[in-house]
Amino acid sequence: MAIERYNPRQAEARWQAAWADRKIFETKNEDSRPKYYVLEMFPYPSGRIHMGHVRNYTMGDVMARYMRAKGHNVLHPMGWDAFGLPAENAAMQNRVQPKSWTYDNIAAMRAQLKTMGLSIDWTREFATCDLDYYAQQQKLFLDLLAAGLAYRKSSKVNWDPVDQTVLANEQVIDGRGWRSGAEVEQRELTQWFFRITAYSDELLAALDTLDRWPEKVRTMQRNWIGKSEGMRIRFVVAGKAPAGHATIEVFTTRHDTLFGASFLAISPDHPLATQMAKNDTALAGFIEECHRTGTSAAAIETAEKKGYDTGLAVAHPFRPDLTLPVYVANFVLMEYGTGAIFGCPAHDQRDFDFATKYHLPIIPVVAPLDEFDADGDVVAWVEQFESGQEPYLDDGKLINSDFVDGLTVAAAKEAVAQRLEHTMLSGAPQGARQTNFRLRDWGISRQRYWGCPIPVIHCPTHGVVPAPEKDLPVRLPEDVSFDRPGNPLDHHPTWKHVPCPICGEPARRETDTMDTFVDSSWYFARFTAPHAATPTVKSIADRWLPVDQYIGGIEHAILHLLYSRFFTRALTATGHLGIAEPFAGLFTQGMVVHETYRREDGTFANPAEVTITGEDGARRAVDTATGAAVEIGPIEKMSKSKRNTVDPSDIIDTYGADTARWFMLSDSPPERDVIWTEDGVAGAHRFVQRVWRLVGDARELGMRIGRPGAALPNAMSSDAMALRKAAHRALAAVDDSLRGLRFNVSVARIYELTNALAGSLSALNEQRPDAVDFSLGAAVREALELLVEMLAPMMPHLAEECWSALGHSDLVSTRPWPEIERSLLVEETITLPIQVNGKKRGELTIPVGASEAEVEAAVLALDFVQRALEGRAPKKIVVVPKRIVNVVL
RNA sequence: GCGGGCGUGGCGGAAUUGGUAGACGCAACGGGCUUAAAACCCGUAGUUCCGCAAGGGACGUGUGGGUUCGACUCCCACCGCCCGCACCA
Repeated sequence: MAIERYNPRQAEARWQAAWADRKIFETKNEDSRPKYYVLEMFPYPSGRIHMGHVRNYTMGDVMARYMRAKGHNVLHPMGWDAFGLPAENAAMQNRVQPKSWTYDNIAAMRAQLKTMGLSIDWTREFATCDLDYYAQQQKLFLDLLAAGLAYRKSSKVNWDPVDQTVLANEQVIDGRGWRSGAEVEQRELTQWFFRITAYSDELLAALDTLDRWPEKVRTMQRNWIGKSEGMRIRFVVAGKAPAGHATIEVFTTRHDTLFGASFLAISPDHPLATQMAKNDTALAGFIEECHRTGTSAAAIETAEKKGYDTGLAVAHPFRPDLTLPVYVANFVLMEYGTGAIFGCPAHDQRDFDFATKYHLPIIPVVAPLDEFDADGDVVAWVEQFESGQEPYLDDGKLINSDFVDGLTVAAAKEAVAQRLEHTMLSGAPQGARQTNFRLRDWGISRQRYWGCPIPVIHCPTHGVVPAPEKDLPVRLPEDVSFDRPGNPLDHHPTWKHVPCPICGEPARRETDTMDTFVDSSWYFARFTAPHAATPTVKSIADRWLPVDQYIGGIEHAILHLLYSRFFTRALTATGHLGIAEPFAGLFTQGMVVHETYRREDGTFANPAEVTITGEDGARRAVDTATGAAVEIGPIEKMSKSKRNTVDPSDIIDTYGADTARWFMLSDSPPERDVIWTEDGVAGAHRFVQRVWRLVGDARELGMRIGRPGAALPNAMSSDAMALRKAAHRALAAVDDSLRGLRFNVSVARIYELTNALAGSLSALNEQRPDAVDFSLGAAVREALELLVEMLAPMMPHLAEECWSALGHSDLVSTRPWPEIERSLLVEETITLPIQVNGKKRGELTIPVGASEAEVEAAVLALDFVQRALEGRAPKKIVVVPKRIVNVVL
């Protein structure tokens, strides 16, 4: 009997201890090697790790281990995104304090993560709810406040009347609070904001520099920032204007179509509408109705364009004889532009719908270029347009437009802009060019307990006063109760009552805490000096940042990744950092998905409760406990609600961490979803055992494979050379694919090498004792060692166990990446596919150095080529060196 | 509606970026080992046609066209799926 089965449970614990004892994953800031900072998005401490974490942290760990082997000083830290509402919910439900609930969860998850064998520098670990972390964050807040990047303003928010808290937009589902189920109200509240819009242009422009980010994420951010260049135009109200509203300002990007304007529309929330509604109950009713219509996607999709004619009219800027009616319209948003538009029905779908409903003129002013006849007439097209049912939205030339007739859309925009800029209206130009952004300032106030307190004090006399440096940090009180809804900080009997730092009179602490996205907007910088007495140590942070490879889910494409880009700039503006972008490389991993199982009563069954049978060809599932048939449903993201989750700890207990890691890396490209299957995991485990068996078999061969570290013999047999070539070719391919995070390709190349190695091993084994090819033995040892070294980033425990079994006393985790012997990648002969008329008809093996003429001659001499030629000369022979030959008849 | 992406065997996927399509894995089938099973090992396999066989032919990367000696790859049109945003003026 050769060797025992590999026991991952025992081996993994042993190697994890060996790494920890030698502190090999602890990273020094001072190091002459090139730096490499790899970071996975840190987890929320929910209490258990899930398969998504396993996939995420495996990928990051492979990169960390690989880059370490490639000679880099690697920073690979881990922390906890630990503030947030779930801890408060747990406090309410289970009567545990958020703090102990959170730290217990962190302890449990840390223990789970450690069983994965991640090469993390645990000395840098922190949680965002650590006093030490949020104290630093309070300093940052005060610096941003001083720099004008944090400010207070009144704004509308989603208010949950049951939980008595503000909800983020994402936490409002179909108009109801996600937790309480109560209908969410819009409330006007004074809130803290970060001035992210100060960087709108920069955040947009710099996206072009992020060439190692997925195009998709950059596009999403571009759309989110939503830059549009247009004009702000003032329209003069004709006749008697309401007080303070002698003009109405609109924003447009289509000022070229100004001659096609047939109405103005203002938002129901426009100050003019509010003012007029005071004396107009019908208008007030209309505005009320607009507010009732939901703002959900579905509601908007189906909502009819509705307007209320205010009776006001405005003068057309270029045609004083013409006035346009002013409507309040339900489709105009107060939050964008000026909250007012001019309607050009001929060239805008909404305006067209609106004009059709209210019988307003529809004047075409842009016609398609190819509809103009030789004399410049477009009569035919205009007739066709006027009888049609839809607006014309494409490019073209201007018609019916006075001084811009005949100009292209772009030229007309310029001409109109200049004319408006030079038309003076009560001392100011009638129009001004303006760039508008969709991006709004970031509201960070949360009426919640478990977050970073905003370090300011409200004094009746002095207003907002920053908490003095000497009083920092503002600590979260621990004697809070959750027995009634609302913000426990606000309910606390004493916490908020403090004297004003300026006058000493009674004042009130800010009881709002910061959005937890603030916590995650700078944690990557804190990891570079996690114990510093300042938020960052600029010289150290600037050396490590930007993060070379950031890995996480696509769900953070906008929020976290945009906030972090802003925060990095804000920290640079306040002297804490000296960089613009936090993440040079971003990789968005796919999800882990699994089949769903549904019982007859409609409830979902967990994979562990189901037995799969496949007797008559079709896969079927039965409930293991009851034997009842279970329907196999669609493959979906692992989730508690569908119950299609697999617990990583179960997998690690059964098969070991390496099997879980290997399965995560095999088959599916990392950016796509991976389907978790029992068969797949079993297959991955089979490979773990196969490698172990190969090492065992090799050991059995004793002297045939030589000693560790022995030099290769000078004379190599052809079998030995073939194996060496296969090994070094695999090494080159794995090197390439790992660098590009194409782990599934690395895995395939490793399988190929394993197959080749197994063949050589059994050949060597079968050789008679008096006819042993020792050069093959040496090549087997070399290939096996290379295999183990290639496996090390992906299956580190197995690699250590094999490395040791092969007679080495050092750790494979501390070894440099093996050198590729380039000479082995070059072939002396090459087999070229030979095509006749573009179809492959055979092959030709020929020395690599053969000239084109020699290749041609050899090809023409081939049987099947001769037959195809039937005595004729070929029309052409295409020889692509080292690739292919095509004989064209 | 706008934007991004994808479409290759029974399944996941690979293809040196315009040069032998289907590597590698999973599932399947055949064989070996075994009293038996598991484990393990060896082998087969895109579809189809001709042939007893050795072999050989045709078709084949969502569909239709184009460029090219040559197209999964480039261009045009269409079909289908996924994701994001969305009354943004």
